[in-house]
Amino acid sequence: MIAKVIVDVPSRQTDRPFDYAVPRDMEPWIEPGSRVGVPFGGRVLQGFVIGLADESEFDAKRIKPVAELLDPVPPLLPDLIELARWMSDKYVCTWIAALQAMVPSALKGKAERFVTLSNEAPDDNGALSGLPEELLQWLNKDGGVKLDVLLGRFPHYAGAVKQALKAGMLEEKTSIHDRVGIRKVLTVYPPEGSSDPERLFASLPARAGKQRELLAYILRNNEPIPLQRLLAEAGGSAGSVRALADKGLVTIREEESKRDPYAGREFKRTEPLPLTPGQQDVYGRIAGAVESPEPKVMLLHGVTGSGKTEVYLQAIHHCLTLGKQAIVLVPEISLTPQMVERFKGRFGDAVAVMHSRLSHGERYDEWRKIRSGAVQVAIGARSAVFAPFERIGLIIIDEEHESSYKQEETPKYHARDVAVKRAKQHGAAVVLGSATPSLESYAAASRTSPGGESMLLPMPERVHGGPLPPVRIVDMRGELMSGNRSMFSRSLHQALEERLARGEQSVLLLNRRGYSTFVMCRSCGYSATCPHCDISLTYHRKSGVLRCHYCGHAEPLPASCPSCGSEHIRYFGTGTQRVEEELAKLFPGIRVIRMDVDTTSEKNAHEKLLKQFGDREADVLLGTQMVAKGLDFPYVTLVGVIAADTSLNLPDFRAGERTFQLLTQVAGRAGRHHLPGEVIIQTYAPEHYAIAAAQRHDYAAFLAEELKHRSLLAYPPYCRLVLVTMSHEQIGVLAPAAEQFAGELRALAGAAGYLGPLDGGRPKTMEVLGPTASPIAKMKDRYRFQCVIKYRGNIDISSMLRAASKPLMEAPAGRQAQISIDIDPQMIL
DNA sequence: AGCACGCCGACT
DNA sequence: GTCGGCGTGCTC
Repeated sequence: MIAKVIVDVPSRQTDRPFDYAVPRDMEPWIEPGSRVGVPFGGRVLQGFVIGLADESEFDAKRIKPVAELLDPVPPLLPDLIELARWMSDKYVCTWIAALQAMVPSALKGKAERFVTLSNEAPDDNGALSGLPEELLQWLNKDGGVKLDVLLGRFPHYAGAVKQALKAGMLEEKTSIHDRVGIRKVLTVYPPEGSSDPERLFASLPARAGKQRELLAYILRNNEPIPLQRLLAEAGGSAGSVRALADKGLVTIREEESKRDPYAGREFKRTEPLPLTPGQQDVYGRIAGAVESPEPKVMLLHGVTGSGKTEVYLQAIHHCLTLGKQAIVLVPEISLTPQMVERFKGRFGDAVAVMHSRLSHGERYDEWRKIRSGAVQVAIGARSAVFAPFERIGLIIIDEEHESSYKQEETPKYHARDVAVKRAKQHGAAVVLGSATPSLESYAAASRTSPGGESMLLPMPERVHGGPLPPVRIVDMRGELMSGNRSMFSRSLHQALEERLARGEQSVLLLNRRGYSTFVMCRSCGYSATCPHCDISLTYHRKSGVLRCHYCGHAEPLPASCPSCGSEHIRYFGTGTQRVEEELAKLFPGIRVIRMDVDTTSEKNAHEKLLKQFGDREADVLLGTQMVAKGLDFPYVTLVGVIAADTSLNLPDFRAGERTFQLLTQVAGRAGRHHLPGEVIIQTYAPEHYAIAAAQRHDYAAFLAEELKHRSLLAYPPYCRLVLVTMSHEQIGVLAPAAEQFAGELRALAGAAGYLGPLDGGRPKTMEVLGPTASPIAKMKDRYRFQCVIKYRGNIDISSMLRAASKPLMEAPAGRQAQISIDIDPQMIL
């Protein structure tokens, strides 16, 4: 049998299956989806079997055998192999990159090299004179010694070892080792068969009281038990258990243990809540789609507080009763304990939870619950879309507009698009849920389906019928003119004061990263920039250094201007740290919890801070985007947005959309329970439609206006985008390479008859913009150029990109510009 | 990506 | 005359 293997080398040259002979003893175990170790170019690498073939057709001489099988059960299923193929096509990435994205990182094995004494090596030391005695002692360990350990320990013998390997006195073996050890636990098994307890005890010496006790316990329990637990419950030492095992009375085996991060936590069972008529309608539509064998994508457009989650829960329940499985995708930041509790409370042990706060090992264990069929529901961030279920009935993507569904690293996939593809494979339903849907999804759902049925599921009312909180817009230009130079308007100042007096809570949003201040000299205009990147350095208060966001370069904050010597150095741009300081000044004694990247980097910090706030240990929760999502605290009656313009002013075509979404989301945090809420938005652009629409909670108005702009400037959803970024150390190499790429692409598009303005009447049109210098023109000492491609219609853009980038890859070494292709980019700036 | 094979400068 | 520099090219 021949295995077609994709090896773990992420390069275009090796991006194809290689053939390997399957040794007889592996034949029953190797399947498409198996992970194997294979010899490849003089070393052993990890790879995935994507198919099997008959031996006869292959040139046996050129084929090497599979070296090892790495898992008892193939980590991938056939549908995922096909999905990886689709991803590598669509996103222009290697096959292996797509496959690796689907398995937990614990399964990213790397080769380890071992050296052992060769069997043929003569025994007498004279013949091994090349090797010193101290080395020989090490090498005598069975199983051999890791090469890097050996060389680390005896660097001066590197030459001797190399020679001995060459001469055949030492042998080298390679095998794949998983990055995360699978935790092994010693488990004690009761005696097999129904042997007579009397006789078992009789075989114990009279003095072995402890062993007798242990055996009695094991027999009574009559179940396999982890050794540690046995010792804890029955007392005794590992030695006495070992003695029992030696007498053959019990068996000890090594078993893989499964970590359960939620072990020992009780989840209160929750019952389905009665649905409102609106919810009931939507539920019915989803349930119908789950039942139907046809794949369907639906957009659940529900205002904040409309009870989307309850609809999800009941739809999942319906899916499970049909014997199918469900995947729930949630933005990382919303995967809070409350969220997990809701799902665990309804479905108990049938849920696996995957999020980035789990260790590699824990995530692997959750993944195995899915793979083994122990659970039917997977809830997690982006990568949970690859949950290895065999019969998917429903995929839910909550807060579908969130940009975190797009992976920023290769493979640059969008979980929404992958979900739609996977649903097609399984005949499943996809439900996209949001109060502020992305324009792309909204446009797609509004197109009437072939059956004439709309895929839009509106839920315009809040469950408890309460109104959305009133939103006040404060024009900060007016504040400045009336002499208020503080970052707090008088309205917001007063509103905060009232909350403090009443003992209510406030949420303050500054939608700008915590440390986004830059440093400039007021005398000469000098500003600190990174020597390796074309970007200003940002000031880190905590460490007192200026740091580059892109390459990590750090330098001390200068006391005087390095350019003109002036001491008028000022910090510009307000970060959350500054607001925190200001709050303390304005409201002495105020208790503030700051939540941003700096304060939540520690494990569980996020959870801890929210719990503190929920326990009313603070008056104000101040933070970045992360305070806008999904929080639900009854005593929050004020939401303040300090500067709504920060995200509005980004030079990206989605700036308006982002701002509207953010403001709408954060406004939904106020007055969710019996206390009425209020929202205050400070801005320098009060007339901007994104802000005005957010004030009225008016998605339709925002949509209409935003669509006009998108249409006018030809942006999604009126076309699709690709961002191609090229980089090289020398601008003189990069510029012509980038031109060549763009030229090549234009030529291809022209030959196919696609080239032309997007507003032309043709169904298939594309435009190639650039190359131009990237917004960050230099990063990590490499210059960067970019091309933006806009296209409409069913164009195989990926193939064109591959073809156009080929000459770049084949350029002579040293003149090869690096190229990165981002399909449907999140930002083009 | 790595490792091997292959052609030109500082050493025994 | 050899050791080794790292520049191309292939890996079942």
